[in-house]
Amino acid sequence: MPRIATPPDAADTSLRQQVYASLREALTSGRFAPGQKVTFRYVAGVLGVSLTPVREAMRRLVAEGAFEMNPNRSVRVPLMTRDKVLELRDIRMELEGLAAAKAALAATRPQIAEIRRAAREILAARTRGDSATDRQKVREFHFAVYAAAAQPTLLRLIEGLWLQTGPYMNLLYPDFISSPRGPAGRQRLIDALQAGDAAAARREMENDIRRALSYVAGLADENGNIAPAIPATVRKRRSPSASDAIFELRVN
Amino acid sequence: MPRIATPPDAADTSLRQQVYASLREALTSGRFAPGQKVTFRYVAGVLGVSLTPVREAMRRLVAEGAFEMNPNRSVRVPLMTRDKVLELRDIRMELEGLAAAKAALAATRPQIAEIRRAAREILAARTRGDSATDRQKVREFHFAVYAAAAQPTLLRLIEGLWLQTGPYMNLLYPDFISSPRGPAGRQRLIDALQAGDAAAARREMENDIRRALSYVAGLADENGNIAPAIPATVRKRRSPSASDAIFELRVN
DNA sequence: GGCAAAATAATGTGATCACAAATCCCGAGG
DNA sequence: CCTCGGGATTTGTGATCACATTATTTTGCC
Repeated sequence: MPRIATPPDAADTSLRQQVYASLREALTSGRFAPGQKVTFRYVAGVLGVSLTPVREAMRRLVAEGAFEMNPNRSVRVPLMTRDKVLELRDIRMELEGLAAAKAALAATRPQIAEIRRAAREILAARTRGDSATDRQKVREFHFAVYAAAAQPTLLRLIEGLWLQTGPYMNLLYPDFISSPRGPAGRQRLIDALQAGDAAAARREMENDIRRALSYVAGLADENGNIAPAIPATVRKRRSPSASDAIFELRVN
Repeated sequence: MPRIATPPDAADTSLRQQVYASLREALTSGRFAPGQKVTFRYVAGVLGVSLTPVREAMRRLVAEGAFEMNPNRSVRVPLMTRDKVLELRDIRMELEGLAAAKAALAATRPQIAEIRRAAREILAARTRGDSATDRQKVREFHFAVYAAAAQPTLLRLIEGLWLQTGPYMNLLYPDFISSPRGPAGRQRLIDALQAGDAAAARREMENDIRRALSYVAGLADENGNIAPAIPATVRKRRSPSASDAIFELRVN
């Protein structure tokens, strides 16, 4: 019987992994402008490393769809469109619905407690109006459910999808999350997990994703483009420190 | 600057892309033994290139799950287990079922003709007992359907999943494919696509995948391991600077 | 002044090197 | 025979260099 709930490669101290983590963090927090060209040497300069680990990290992100490569072999941040959001919505409904169904059959009691805790912390952050913590806890809630499914390949796929939709989930604040249906749906999801009702868990997860991403799709302009919510603080640094990489937000 | 014999893939002529294609082909045709350690220098030597493109190609395959990386940073061909087959089965049912449903709504007349042609060629190869062509045409049939769905992200995900299950689909021959349910199911799928019946198309696709991968899961030994069907042919390595992608099948 | 061509800079790609960690090998000791 | 230790070898990692291609700027001509 193989161990399933294996933690991610946390022991990987390679520069490549650190660059990957830095870029991933910068992408999900929206510190790159959509369509922005990101060169290897720029990233290497900001992070103070050579091209080698940067190339490998960025190629992985290209493979995951977080970056895209032009035919003229330059790497860019993908533009988000209504069609792409709708495609990602349908894929995520399938996969995260499947994960919720599996979780209903496999979740242990401490795992359910962890999920419940995350749900409480979402509400706490939300009543405080702390949208940053809110978003973080929403992520923890979802991935606590997916971890309970104990399906490593499925988890990896879902992480890749979140990487693509990540910068745009800020758009749900503050309007969308004021709807009371979110908390109620999470409660019904927890109930379904506890009852082992796979169909109900899947339904609740699918509804949650459908509502959120349909809302984001509705924010597209007349050309179908969607701009991410840009954090107000855009800083510029030249520090060669890989641990706290801050990427300048350049406009083309 | 050595040339590598690769199928005409895309406009990307980089060595990295050629190495990627070679390794991918070797993996799907089962020329690597499960659990086999694959070193960068070995691949570089066989293909006659330096480490740089090999590293990038292999890292991409690791990201896609076609290779796996040990904590001691060596790259291996993943072992297939019953649990993993069942997980991949459920994921593929979701995603390829979704693609079939989308295809039912979006397929054009020439695309349906292409799908129908592939189905005919499967039957032709099967009556000849040509299992190699059979497998190739099954792949063409499926991906003709997925292409008709016109969902680029979904297509990329499905390709990644086929890369992981690929070496084990040989196990369906010759016993499993003798079942007459395959051709009948494909015909019903085509009918559903033509009628624009998304639910029926999804159902047929899901049934096809469920049957095939459940059969493969049933081939696991008492430890849950599944060995791929090894092609009887290739086992010989040519010169150290071979100009095409023939990988020796090493046993550890 | 406008614009195309040449010159220059920027950038991705692939090879090579140095180095540390992991692995392998082989013999001593039981 | 087997186990264990230590040196030799293998292997992944990161940096650096050379080069071709693409992008940008400057120049020269009308």
